[in-house]
Amino acid sequence: MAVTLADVAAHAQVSSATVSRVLSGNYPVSEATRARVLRAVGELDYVVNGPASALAAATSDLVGILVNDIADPFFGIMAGAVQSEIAELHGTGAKLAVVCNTGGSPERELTYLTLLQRQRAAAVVVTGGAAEGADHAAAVAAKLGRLTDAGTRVVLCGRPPLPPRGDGEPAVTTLAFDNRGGARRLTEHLLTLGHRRIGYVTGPPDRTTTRHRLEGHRAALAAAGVPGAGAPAAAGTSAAERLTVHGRFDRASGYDATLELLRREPELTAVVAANDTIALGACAALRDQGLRIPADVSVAGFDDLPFSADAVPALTTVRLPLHEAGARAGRLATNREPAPPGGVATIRAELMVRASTAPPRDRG
Amino acid sequence: MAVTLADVAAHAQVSSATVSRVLSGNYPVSEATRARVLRAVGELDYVVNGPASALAAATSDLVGILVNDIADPFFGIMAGAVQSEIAELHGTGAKLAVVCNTGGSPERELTYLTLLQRQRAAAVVVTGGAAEGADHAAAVAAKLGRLTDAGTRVVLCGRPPLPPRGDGEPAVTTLAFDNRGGARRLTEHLLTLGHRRIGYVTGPPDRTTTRHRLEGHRAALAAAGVPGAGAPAAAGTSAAERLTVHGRFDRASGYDATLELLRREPELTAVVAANDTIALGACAALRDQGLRIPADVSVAGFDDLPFSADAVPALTTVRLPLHEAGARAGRLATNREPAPPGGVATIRAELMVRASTAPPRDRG
DNA sequence: CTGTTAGCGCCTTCAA
DNA sequence: TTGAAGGCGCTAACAG
Repeated sequence: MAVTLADVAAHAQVSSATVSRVLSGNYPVSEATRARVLRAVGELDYVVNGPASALAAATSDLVGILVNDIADPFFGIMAGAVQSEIAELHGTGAKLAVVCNTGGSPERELTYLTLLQRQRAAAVVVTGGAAEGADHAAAVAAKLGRLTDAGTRVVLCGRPPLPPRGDGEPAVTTLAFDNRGGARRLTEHLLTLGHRRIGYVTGPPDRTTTRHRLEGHRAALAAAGVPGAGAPAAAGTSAAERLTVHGRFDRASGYDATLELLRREPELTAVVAANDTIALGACAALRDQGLRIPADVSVAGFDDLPFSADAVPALTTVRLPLHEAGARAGRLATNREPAPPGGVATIRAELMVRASTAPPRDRG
Repeated sequence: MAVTLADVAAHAQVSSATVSRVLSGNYPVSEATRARVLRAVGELDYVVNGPASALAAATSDLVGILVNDIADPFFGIMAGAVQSEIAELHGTGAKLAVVCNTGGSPERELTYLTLLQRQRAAAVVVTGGAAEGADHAAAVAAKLGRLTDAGTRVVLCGRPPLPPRGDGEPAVTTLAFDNRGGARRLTEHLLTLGHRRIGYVTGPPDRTTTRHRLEGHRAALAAAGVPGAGAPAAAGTSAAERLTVHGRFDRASGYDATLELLRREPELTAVVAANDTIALGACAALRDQGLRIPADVSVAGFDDLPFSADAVPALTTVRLPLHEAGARAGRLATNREPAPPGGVATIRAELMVRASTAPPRDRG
């Protein structure tokens, strides 16, 4: 069928071992034979059989990148950075960096992890927040543990660290985002401007990203003594709970949730969204209700995606260095950068104050 | 090291052949042994060795999806659709659909294709326009031909068909976008509104998408007898050429190009962008120049990405059914849908008239 | 520096 | 219905 190593060897009149050596370039070969082999490779248009080589060498050049939503630039930016960092490895170490779209589904995440394990992937980079169900979290942690045991490098990027395993060793390298801190500073900014009736529009409740950002938001509220802003866990309908609406991490959801928020609290002076995409939906909803931003209602997002600076008005948000984080994850995954102490590094989130936030119209 | 088929076989007290048969499910096995094997698999936490199985079976379950820019929703939407369509295949046919980011670089495109060929990928879906250099086009066509020869299914999605090969058989299945037709209808819309001084902001000159959309635009201009709107190939600086600015397919480029356009022709009444992202940049530039949309200048885009309907004002654009096209490509790649007659289907582009276009203020 | 020789783990005839 | 055995194409000792 296809051209094999043996064909090349015959054509170049050397042994297949020699061909293998010039191709992998990890062993001395005389310049003359080397040239002869390369010419044979060219003439026969030979392409290595990846599976065979992976089997024999017990390693593969596949690197998997898991994302929750490939159509979302938040993930696209990170994945692109990981991939280009890995593609940098020219020549011998050519890796196939490959992104897998889980759609945010825990099952598919596990499925992809298994598929990658089956391929004996060299590394796996898991991006974005995790689903929180105890069972699923445990299943993922177990799967990642098995991957590392099998020699696959695992890097978490934008996801909280795994619980430590029994055997001391940090299970996987983690680049965690400071979602709590960023969210807290953002809400503090609004508080400082004088806002007190602040709505919060966020994604699915059972995601780490949702929870951490919400915790930061409420921590700021509580610290400022905003009435009723109790602990999230408190039962009943505290003011904070009444002003929090969950949905999906997309624009449509942000739109609807903002309308709901307005229904619950017409006197709202600010809306904090759990990400920029939701914030855009919130802006659209407010505008459709005849409210001006920020004159009537301030709006803030999170992530600082490229479009946020271009929105009208430009969106106040929290900047996450997605590209840098992805690139670093890529280097970590390919062993070109030492793991941070303890295996975990926290990526700082930076407040970006722009035009969509201003002091409230009426002091409450 | 890892658990192997043989381990499972020993544990279940059957031959490894039997285990293999149970796992691939393509051969009769008694219910009793089947259960025993499955239990052993579970107890040992066995995961198939992909490379070994690919080597022995001479097929792999990898499906590659090539995109030009993973951070661009245009590609994200298509890739996501392809991937979810392929992930549908549960159970035995579990495929690993995987996206590769070429960054629009011809070299990286070729590199990824080779990497996928090396993995003996089951299928490859190539999305988006192609780079046009004759040498590169030939290299890609040759590579795709070799892939199909090796049994890899190749589907082009949103890319013009390959030139027919000598041997009759349509080389690869193609889902082409009607970029020319869509662009033409869009410009006709502007013409109908009364615009005559229409600027065009587009991407890199050496891309099929750029060229086809530009051709459609100019065809409309020429048909309407707009002065100077000659053939694109015409030498010198026709009016059409003077009002066309090339850049990248991103917002920043759209911003800069629009400023340049305004410099060249302050009396502009409309800006047509080669895609929605560029259009957003154009809007920002116009706004920054104190021009209102559409009162002073109309703006139109292409693709109808999700954000376009939300822009202020909502963007007039040309809708491409990206999700549907991606899903269909996924089905084609997995042989779950017959190829269109002749191997090529053209995907219709639909004009979406929204708020960003209106009659020009002064009749020219 | 180069050739020889075992496997890597699985699939797949061929027998039983 | 099940087992035995050869080989897929390549790599990695081990000799020479």
